Amino acid sequence: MLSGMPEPVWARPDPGARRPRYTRAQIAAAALAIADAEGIDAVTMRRVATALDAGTMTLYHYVRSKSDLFALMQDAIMEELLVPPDSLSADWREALTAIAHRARASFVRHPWAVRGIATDGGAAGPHALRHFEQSLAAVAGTGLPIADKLDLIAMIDDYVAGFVLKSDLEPGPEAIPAEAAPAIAAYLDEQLRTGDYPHLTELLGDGDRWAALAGILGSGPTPDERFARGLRRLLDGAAGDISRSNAQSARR
Amino acid sequence: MLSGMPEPVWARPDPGARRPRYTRAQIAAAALAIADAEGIDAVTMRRVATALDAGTMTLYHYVRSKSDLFALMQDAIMEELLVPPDSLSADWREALTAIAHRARASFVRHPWAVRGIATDGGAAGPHALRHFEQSLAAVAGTGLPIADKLDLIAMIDDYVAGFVLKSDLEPGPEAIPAEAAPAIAAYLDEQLRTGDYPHLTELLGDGDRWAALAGILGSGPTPDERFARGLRRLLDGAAGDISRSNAQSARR
DNA sequence: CTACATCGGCGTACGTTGTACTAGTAGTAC
DNA sequence: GTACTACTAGTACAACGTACGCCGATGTAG
Repeated sequence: MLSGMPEPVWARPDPGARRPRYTRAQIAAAALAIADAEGIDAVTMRRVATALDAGTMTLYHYVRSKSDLFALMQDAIMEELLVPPDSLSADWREALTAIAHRARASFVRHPWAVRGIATDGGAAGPHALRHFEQSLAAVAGTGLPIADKLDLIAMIDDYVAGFVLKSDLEPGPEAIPAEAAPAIAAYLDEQLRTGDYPHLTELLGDGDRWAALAGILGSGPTPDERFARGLRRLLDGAAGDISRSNAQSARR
Repeated sequence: MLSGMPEPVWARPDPGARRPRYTRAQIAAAALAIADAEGIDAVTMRRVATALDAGTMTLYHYVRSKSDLFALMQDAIMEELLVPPDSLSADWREALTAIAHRARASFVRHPWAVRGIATDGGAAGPHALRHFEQSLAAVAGTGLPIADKLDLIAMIDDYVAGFVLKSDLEPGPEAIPAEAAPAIAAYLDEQLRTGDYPHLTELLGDGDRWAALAGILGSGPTPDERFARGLRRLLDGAAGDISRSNAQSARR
C-alpha cells in the first residue's frame, strides 16, 4: 500500500513545479466528513470533489483510485484510534485494555472502517504503524518471546474487529420495521413448529416468541459489559500462558 | 429480513397462476458460484441472470433488490457452516470448538460473506437459525443461566468473525507487488529514523528491515495454530467463569 | 376447445458510478 | 519574458442497479 503514505514526495520540487492546491490529508478529511454525515455510500469521487470545490478529475492527481482514497480514510481512522501516548499504563493488561476500548469506540463511530479492513491492507498507513507501535509498547512488559507478543497483539485486534462487526454493528431485532414483524413472527412460529429447534423452542417458550426474544435480549448484559467480559477472558487466557511460559524459562 | 425466507408463499396458487421457472435457492446458487469463481464484484444482476439463461429483470421477480439477493447468498453460506448434526460432541468445549472451526473454514472460503455480515442482518435466514440452534445445543451442558449462554455463543461468533477478517483475509506483506517493495522499505526506514518507534525499531533491527519482517512473520505459529490458541484462551476464560458460577449456585 | 384472466419473463431506458483521455492553465525557475 | 511542467478540469464511456410497461405463456372456467 504505497498510497498509504501521507504525501507524494516533492521535498525538492522539479523546476517549474506548481504548488498543489490540496494535500492528501485534506482530501481524506473531506471524504471522512461526508462518510460520517451521510454514510460511506455517499462518498463518491464527484461528491468529495464538490466538497473541496474542485473538479472531479482533480482528485485523481492525489489518489490513484477510489480504493486509494479509501485507504487514506482508513489511515485517518487509525489516527483517531491511537491512545494518548502518556496515558498508556505500564501494566500490559491495562494498556491492552485501553487500546482495545479506544479501538472499539473508533470503529463504532465509523462502521465502514471495520468492513473495509479486509479489502485494503490495514497495516499500511503511517498511523497504523503507530498503532502497532503502541501495541508493542503495551506488551513489552509481558516478557514473552517476540512471536508470542505479536500473537497477543493480533488476538486483541481480532477480537475488537469481531466484536464490533458482529455485536455492535449487526442490526438487532429493534431494527426490524414494525410492519414486517408479524410476518417474521409467523415465520418463526412455523419454523419452530417443525420440531427441528428443540433448544430454541425451550429458549423462546410457547407464548409470544417475539416478546420472549425481546425480554431475553433486554435482560442480558449491555454490549459494553459483554465487550469488557470477553476481553477479560482473552487476557486471562493470555496471562495463564504467560505465567506458564515464564515459569518454564525460569526453570531452565 | 423477510426476504431471508426460502420461497415466496404460493402454496395455493392464484387462478391462472403460472409456475415460476426458478427458485430463490437456484438463483442464490448461481450467484454463489459466480462469487466463488470470480469474486463478489463479479456478481451483478446481469451476470447472474445470464448464468441462469434469464433476462436481467427476471431476477426482480424473485428478489426485491440486489441486497436481497445478497441476503440469500449469506444464508446459503450459513448452511455450509452447519456442523453435521450427529457429530456434535456433548462436551461444550469440544462442540463449540467444532462449530468455530467449521465457521472459520466457510468464511475463509467465501470472504465476501464476512464483510457482508454487518451490512445485512446475519441472524435472519433459516440456516442462520439452525446455526444458532446448534450453538444453543453446544452450550446446553454448561449449566449457565440463559443470558450467559447467549453471551458465550456471541463471543465465539465474534471471535471467528474477527479472526477471519483480520488475520485470514487481511493481505499480508507477501501480497505486495515486488516492484513496490523498495519504495515501501524506504518509507519504513524513513519512519523508523524519526525515533518515534522504539519498539518497532527494536523488533526489526538495524539491518534489512524487510528480511527481518519476513523472518518474524515466517517463524511464528501458523494461522491455524493461532486460531486454535485464541479459541482455547476464550474457552479457558469462559470455563473459569463457569466453574465460579457453578460453585456459587451450589453454595446457595 | 375456446376465451379469459393473471402473472412470470424481459427489452428498453434512465440516472449514477468510477475513471480514461485530452486539452488548457497557472505557477516557478531561468 | 520564456519555457517547462505539474495541476485542473471538461467530456465521454462502459457498467451498474433498477423503474416501467408490454408480451406471451399458462392454468382455470365455461
